[in-house]
Amino acid sequence: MTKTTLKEIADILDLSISTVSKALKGYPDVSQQTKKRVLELTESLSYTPNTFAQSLRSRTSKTIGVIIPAMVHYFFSNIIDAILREAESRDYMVILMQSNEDAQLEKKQVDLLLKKGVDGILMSLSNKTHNFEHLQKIIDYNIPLVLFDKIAKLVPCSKVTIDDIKASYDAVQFLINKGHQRIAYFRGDLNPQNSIDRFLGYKKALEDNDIAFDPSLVYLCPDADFKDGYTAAEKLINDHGTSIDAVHSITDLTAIGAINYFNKKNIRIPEDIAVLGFSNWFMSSIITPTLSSVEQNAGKMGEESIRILFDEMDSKQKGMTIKHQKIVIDTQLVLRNSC
Amino acid sequence: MTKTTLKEIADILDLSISTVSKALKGYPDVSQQTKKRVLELTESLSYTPNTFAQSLRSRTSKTIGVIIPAMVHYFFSNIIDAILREAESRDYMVILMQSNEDAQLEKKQVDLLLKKGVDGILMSLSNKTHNFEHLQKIIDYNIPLVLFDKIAKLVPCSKVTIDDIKASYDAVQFLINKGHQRIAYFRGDLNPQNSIDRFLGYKKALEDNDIAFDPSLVYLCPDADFKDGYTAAEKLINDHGTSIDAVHSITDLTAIGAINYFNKKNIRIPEDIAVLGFSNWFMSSIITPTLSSVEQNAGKMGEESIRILFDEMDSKQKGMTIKHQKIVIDTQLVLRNSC
DNA sequence: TTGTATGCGTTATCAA
DNA sequence: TTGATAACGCATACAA
Repeated sequence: MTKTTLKEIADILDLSISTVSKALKGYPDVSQQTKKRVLELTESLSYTPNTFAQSLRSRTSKTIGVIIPAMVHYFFSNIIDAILREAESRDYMVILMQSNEDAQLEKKQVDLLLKKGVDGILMSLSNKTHNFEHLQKIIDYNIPLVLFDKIAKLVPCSKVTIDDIKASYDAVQFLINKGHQRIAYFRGDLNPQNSIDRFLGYKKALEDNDIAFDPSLVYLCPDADFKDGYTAAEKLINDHGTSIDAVHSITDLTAIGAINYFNKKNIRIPEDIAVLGFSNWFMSSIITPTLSSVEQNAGKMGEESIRILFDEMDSKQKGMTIKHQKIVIDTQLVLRNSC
Repeated sequence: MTKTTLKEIADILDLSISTVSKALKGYPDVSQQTKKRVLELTESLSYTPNTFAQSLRSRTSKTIGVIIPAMVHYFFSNIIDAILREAESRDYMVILMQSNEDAQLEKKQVDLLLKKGVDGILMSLSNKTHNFEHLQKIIDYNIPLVLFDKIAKLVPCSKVTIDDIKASYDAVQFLINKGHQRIAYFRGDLNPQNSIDRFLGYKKALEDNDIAFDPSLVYLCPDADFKDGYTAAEKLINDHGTSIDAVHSITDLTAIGAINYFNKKNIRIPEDIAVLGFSNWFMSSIITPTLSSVEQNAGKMGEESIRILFDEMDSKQKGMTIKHQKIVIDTQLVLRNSC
C-alpha cells in the first residue's frame, strides 16, 4: 500500500492535477460538481498530501523543535506535556531533543533543527551553555525562538521565566518570619542564571532583615540532585551541628536528599531544622515529612512558551514585525510539614 | 539570512548543479580539484541540504515517531530518554506524541505520523485501545512498527515487554517465602495486557503455594495513581483490619499511596503490613519506609525497542524481508525496607 | 471552469 | 570530467 497522490486522483477523474488541487483547497473557480467528485474520491482513497512536497514548496514544516536539558525531570516532563498538548491542538508536530546538559550537543541539535526546517524553536538551555552563537544563528535564520526557564538574558528573543530572585526571596522571608535566623542555603551550579538569581534572592532576604550573610552556610550542589543534597546536609551538620535553624535549597530533589540525611540522623524536621525546597515536585507531597516548596507552574510555563512561539510564527507568516515578549510566570509558596 | 542551495554554489563556482551534487556525494567521476573547490565553498557557506527536497526524492525522512500514553511518568520519561539518546547517535529525529490514554487521539496521532512520512514508529498503547486498525494501517503502509510495554499481542509486529506474569509471580513468591499468607493485591485497570498479566502472576503464585485466592483481597486501582493506592489501602483496612500480612501493587505509585495511608494510621510497615510495589520509581528509594519493588529496566526497554526499529528500517531499505522480534526484558526484585 | 507550465531543491540517468 | 534533463508531489500564475 502506497500513498495516494494528486496525479492518481486526477487520472482517475480525468481531470488535471491543478484542478484537483484547487478543488481540495476550496478555490472558487471550480464547479460544484467537480469539487464534489474530487472530495468524494479523495475521501474514499483517504488521500493526504505529501508533506515533504508541501514543505518544499511552502517553506514551512508544521513542525516545531524543542530542546531541553533533561527528560527525566519532573519539571521538564510537565513542560513537555503542556507543549505536546498545545502543539497537538494546532496540528503541529514536535521534534524533541535533550542536550543532557552538554553545550556541544545542544549546538549540534540546533543545527539539526535548522537543517530540518522547523518553523519555530523552544529551548531551555543547558547549564554549561555560555556561548550563544547557536542561538544567534537561529535568529539570523529568522526562525522564531522562545527561551524558557534556563534563558540567556542578552539574546534578543522572547523569554518565559519565573522571577527566581523574588521566589527565593519570598521563601527565605517566610522562614525569617517564622523566627529562623541561621538559614543555610544549598545552591545550584555557579553559572546558570536561575541558580544565580535564587541565590541572590536568598542573600537579599537576609540583608533586608539585617541578618549577616555567612558564606559558610552556603553549600554548593552542582548537579542539584538527591546525592548533592544528602552530601551537603552531611557537611552542614559536620560543620555546624544543629546550630542551624533552616535550609533553603535550589530545588526539591536536593532538599529531599537533605531530608533523607536528617531523618537518618534523627534530626527532627522542622523542630531542629526546617527545610524549604524549590519547584514543588510531586514527590515532595508524599515524602516524610512532606516538603514545603515553591510552586513553579511548569504547565503554565509550557503553555505560555508555545503560545508566544505560535504568536511569533503567525506574525512572521503575515509579514508583520515580531515583537519579543518577556513573560514572568508567578510562583507560590506551598506550605507543608517541613517548615 | 537564508539557507544556501546547490544552485547558489554552482553559480559561484561556475559549475552545474549536478557536478556540485556529485562532488558532495563523493562520486568518483569528479576531478579532485573540482571536488576540493566545492567542499571548501560548501564548508565556508556552511551548506546543508534541504531535507524536504531530499525526503521528497528519497521517500525517507530520517525521522521516527513515538507515541506514549503519558509523559509525566517516571517509567516513560526514562524510556524516552533512552530513545532520544539512541536516535541522536544515529542522526535521526524523534517526533513525540502522547495519547493521554485516549484511544481516539492515539488513532489520530498515528495518522499524523503516517502523513508526516516517518520512517518508523514506536508505540506504547493507551489503556483504552481495544481496536487495532490503526496499527494495521501502519503495517499496511509498510512502515516498521515496534510496540513496547503496552502491546497488542495479536498485532503482527515486533514487541518489547517484560514478563509481567513472572515478575509479579516472583514478587508474591518472595512475600510468601517471608511467611506472608494473607496477601492483598492492588490491581490496575481491567483491560491492559500487563495489568492482566501481573494479576495472573499474583494468582498463580498463590495457587502454586496452596494459598486460596480470596477475591475480597483484590482492590481495583483503575488509574494506578497515588490516590487510587491511598483509597484502596483505606478500604483494605476498613474491610479487613490488620488481618492482612502484605500488599502487592500494580505499580509503585499506588504502593506509595498505600504507604501514605498506613503511615497516617500508624500501621507499621513492614511489621503490620509489608508492601511491595512494581516499576521501581526513583521516588521509591527515598520515601519512608523505602519501598521494595520490581525493577523494570526502562532504559533497556527503550534501547532495545529503538534498536529493533532501526534493524527493521535497515532491512526494509535493503529490500530484505523483515523478521519480527519479540524481546523480553528481564526484571529484578529490588529489596528495601517495606517488606 | 479547466488546464498548462513552472518552480521548490535534490538526485540520478544519460549525453556530451 | 562535466552538464542537461527529468522526476519526486504540490501549488499557483497564467493561458485557454
